[in-house]
Amino acid sequence: MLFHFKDKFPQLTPYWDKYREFQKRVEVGAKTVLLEEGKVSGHYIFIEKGCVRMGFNNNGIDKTVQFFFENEGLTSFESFLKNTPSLFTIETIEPSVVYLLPKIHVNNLMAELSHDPGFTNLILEVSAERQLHYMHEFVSFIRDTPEQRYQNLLNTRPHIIQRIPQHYIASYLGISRVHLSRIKSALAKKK
Amino acid sequence: MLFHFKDKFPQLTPYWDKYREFQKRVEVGAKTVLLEEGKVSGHYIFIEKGCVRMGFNNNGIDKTVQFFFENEGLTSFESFLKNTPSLFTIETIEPSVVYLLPKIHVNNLMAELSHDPGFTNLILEVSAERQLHYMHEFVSFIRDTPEQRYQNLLNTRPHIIQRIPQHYIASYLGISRVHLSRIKSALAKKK
DNA sequence: TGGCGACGATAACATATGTTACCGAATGTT
DNA sequence: AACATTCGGTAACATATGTTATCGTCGCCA
Repeated sequence: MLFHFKDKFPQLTPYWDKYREFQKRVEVGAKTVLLEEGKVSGHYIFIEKGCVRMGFNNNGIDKTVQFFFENEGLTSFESFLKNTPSLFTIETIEPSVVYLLPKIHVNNLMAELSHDPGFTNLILEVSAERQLHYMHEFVSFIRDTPEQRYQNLLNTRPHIIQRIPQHYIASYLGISRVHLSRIKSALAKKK
Repeated sequence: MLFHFKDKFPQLTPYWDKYREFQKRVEVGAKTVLLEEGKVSGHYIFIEKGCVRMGFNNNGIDKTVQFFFENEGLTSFESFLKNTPSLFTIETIEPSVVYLLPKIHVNNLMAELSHDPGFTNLILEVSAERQLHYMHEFVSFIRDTPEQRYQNLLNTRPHIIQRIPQHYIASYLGISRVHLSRIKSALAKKK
């Protein structure tokens, strides 16, 4: 639905701003849970300041699937869409300022604008981008070694490596934190 | 766009049937390339009989990312959407009967129906399902061991294991064909 | 019908990756 | 200042996985 947008889809901003009055601004500390795994997602979240991760607990081991930063929005999509228990926890990494928009208003926004072809096309575009994003992640696991995946991250999204604690990145790459550390030191030697 | 549908989204069929006259029916043998990696996708493909894989060549090693069967449709989505060189090859596995619908008609269909809210909602639903599909694949790589991924496949999509040659499945699971063979024999012992 | 190629199993060995444990630096809290 | 917590590096060892090679079966086709 309305995933990342401010920077990537600035055309969405006017639609979004119509609903600004219903958004609740919250300031929270680091490691604050915004949505707990198993609960039904009731809000769309927009990040003004800070960063957030989406992850889950697998047999006591914490896994991370995605990171979000300033001017990005997110929700636990499947849960939000289908009113099912969320597969993921959403949790701040740094102290953050976020806006919460209750689901009702998102639904209103979608309903109200379903006859606006410009808006509809935008939503389709955003949806296609989300699909491609996850597809690329998936293909990368088939195609690349963990070391290559780390280098891709370094090349295409260095802010993640700069801002995010290493153990979260390791699980995002599908490897142990020890192995990520080894990869980094191997790369350092190569240069 | 219009990905899998006949079985999963039967409501789409009437829309689709309007364009039946523009579809070209083709019968092809096994291992026939329907779209070559690097070329721009110009057709939407619907499978009447047989099965098809989507994959790519990585340093001389063939990788597979998805399988398609009867009553499913596909295209190299990103290439089709953006007129860019396809990242993937589309190739039959078995002798197959497919229908090809040139892109122009797909675009007409989309344009013609953009004011039909029922159709628009269907497309959004299909798009959301595609997003969730790839997300689940991606999450599975972070969460599961190759053995678990094989078992998931066995439990949820056994037809893939029955119909598809093992080396394609191995690359789809992100492992070597030798290792897949080991996994199978380990599972056989457990029982 | 004979040969050839595709397919799957398996063994032996090499390499990649996980696990556990320990250390030290940095930071926040009392 | 003392302390706990988080974080990242590294070593030693265990396990998972890849690579290469060999073999047997099967189906296709010249």
